[in-house]
Amino acid sequence: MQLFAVADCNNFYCSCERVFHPELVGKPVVVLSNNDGCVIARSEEAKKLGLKMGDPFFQVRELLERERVAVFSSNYTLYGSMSGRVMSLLSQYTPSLDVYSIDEAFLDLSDMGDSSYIKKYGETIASRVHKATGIPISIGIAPTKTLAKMGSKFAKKYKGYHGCCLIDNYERRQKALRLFPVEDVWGIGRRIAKQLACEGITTAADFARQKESWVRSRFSVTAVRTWKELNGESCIVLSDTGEKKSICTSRSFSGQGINDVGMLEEAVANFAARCAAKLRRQRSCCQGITMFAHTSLFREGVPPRFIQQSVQLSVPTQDTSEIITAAVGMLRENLKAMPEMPLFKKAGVIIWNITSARVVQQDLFDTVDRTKQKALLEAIDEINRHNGHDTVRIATQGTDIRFGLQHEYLSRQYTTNIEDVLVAKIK
DNA sequence: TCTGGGGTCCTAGGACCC
DNA sequence: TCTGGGGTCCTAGGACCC
Repeated sequence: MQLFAVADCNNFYCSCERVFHPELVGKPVVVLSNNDGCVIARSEEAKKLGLKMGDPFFQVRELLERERVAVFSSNYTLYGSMSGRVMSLLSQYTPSLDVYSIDEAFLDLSDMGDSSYIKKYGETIASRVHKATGIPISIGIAPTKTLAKMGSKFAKKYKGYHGCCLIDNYERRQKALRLFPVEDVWGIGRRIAKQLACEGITTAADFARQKESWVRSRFSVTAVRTWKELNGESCIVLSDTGEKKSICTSRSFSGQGINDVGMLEEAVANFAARCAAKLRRQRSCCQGITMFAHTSLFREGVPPRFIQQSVQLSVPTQDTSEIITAAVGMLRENLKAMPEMPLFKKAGVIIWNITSARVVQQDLFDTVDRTKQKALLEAIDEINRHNGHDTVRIATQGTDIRFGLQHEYLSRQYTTNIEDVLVAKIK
């Protein structure tokens, strides 16, 4: 029997922080986004205080202090490393692991045994991961990924499941569908949920009961797939090759923002360089480059201003300087066309049209010596790998990162920096 | 004063072709 | 008044995900 499990880390970022602050278990914890801008992760206790995903920090600051909530800036180095530990453990329990996000993965558990065995198997995985990494996880197991996601939410909500909820027959499925709000279904977002609510469809069961033709006529094929999955027909295939089809590097600027041309150019150059590095890490080239920047989206009475431009190169590239030149060139062009320099709050670079570096279509009129360039890039990557990124960089990137992030509540790099490794004392 | 970052897929409409 | 028919490809924007 075809069976999928989804393993979902509970409140992942908060859980990572708690691993190194065990005294915070059972206490409210939140993790903030870049620049300590807004709340992006909450422990169960923090959710109970009414804190919402995306709440601006400055708006909830008082509440956080009053309720003595532990606050952390996001520490992606730590979370990435903890994620690696969890995924490596999970991979031991399945012939095929599909890593879906930093805190979530699908496991193929087809033809591994009967219901009671599978249920125990899931519980074993959950307890092993918790014990070995300190990260609590919830597991859902079902014949489709959408139903498995439902299961993992039940497993998280009800302690009695021991970390694993199995939905593998008609009765269990019907019961689960009836208890599950349709807006929480994987694939049903705010917009579709609102339309469904107007029709009186509020539970997953209500939605699953509709005719396929009705779903198709109202929504897109994506919604039909979700509908089929809820009815037990597996049709969502994840093609996790690890190779991205587009790569984006963007940041909001702390404080007021940036209205200095040089600083903005430097920022965009750094975003471009970061994109190029990510691109080379997955051994790809790109042909499309987009640069964008905009002012604050939240200033009362001041309409935001956007600049955005894309270019397609004649030859796919993975060269930092080429991508920087394109991105910064577009930025300059756009700024020149503006009557005055506004206060930019965010900027970014996106690269797309990504292909494998092994099969690059050459341009007959290309003027660049690409063999030489490749050797240079490899040397730079090698130096940066050993000495920290940006040890060697393009001049446009500047000598320091002046638009540096604000992260007042940053925890340490417990698992990736020898200086920060915890020391155990024996009494 | 202060509001994240990084992805995927689908669709509609325009440009272009014969 | 009346203006073909059929196709492909590309792009921007929307919706969704974590």
